[in-house]
Amino acid sequence: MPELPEVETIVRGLTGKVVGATIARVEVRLERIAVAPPRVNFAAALTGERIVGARRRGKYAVLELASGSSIVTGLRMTGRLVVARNGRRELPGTHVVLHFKGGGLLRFSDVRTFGRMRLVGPTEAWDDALGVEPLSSSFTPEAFIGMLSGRTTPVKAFLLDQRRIAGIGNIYACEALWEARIRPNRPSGRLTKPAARRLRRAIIDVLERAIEMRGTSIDDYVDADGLQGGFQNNLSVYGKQGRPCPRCGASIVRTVLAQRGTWWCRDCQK
DNA sequence: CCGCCGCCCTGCTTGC
DNA sequence: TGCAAGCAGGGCGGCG
Repeated sequence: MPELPEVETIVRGLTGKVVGATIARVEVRLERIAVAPPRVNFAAALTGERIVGARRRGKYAVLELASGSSIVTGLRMTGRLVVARNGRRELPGTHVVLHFKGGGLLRFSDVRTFGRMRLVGPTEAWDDALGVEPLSSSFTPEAFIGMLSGRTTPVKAFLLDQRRIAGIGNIYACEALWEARIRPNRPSGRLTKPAARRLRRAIIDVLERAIEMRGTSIDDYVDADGLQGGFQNNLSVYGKQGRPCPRCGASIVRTVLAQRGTWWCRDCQK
């Protein structure tokens, strides 16, 4: 499931491969995947557009177009954005294909069809509801402590809430809480200041290390070249029920919190 | 504003 | 062995 490090890796790949390309033709095979503003046709509006930039916001990959519009792709659980040459074998569940002048193409595939490719106009405030970027200078200890204060929601649910911090999903929420030695169900507002500082540090560290390893490939994630990441070999708790905690040796448990599987160590996460 | 819940969807796992 | 039910999960809309 692509979270911040996976989308960052995809976007870095796209930067070298599709920025500068002109869209010659657009194939939309499953209409509900390709979303456009009212009375705008996704395929027609994109035909002839040139891609001038690629960036990430939260878990979204943004392709900036010469006209000022953008293509915002949310990958959700199983979405993939892969660049290929014409004729190369397709991933299963390919729903949208951007064909470029000169023969290259960008495929969006998603077996569960939760993901969306959205055409967004130049002034459309599509990311207003997204919170702070955890790897930006705005994510200060003071800002984080302020965001947590007064909240009763379990700290793990807080980390998953994209309106607060943008980009953290289930894997990195579990990993960051383990690294900061904090129980996932602790009420957010009841973290001590040192605990909040540890958690902020852990969030930044785990995201940066995962980016360095080009993301976590457990089920479906691949980068813009179709290649797997490497951080699945560096996970401490995610998916590890019954295995020893790398810090204290106690058995990792799996519980359910905020409707999500949650892996943690009962002994050293307080 | 806040928090909670059900829904979307399909492939894999589980259980009889 | 075969089949159906159950489960997984990010984001969003509805509800209290």
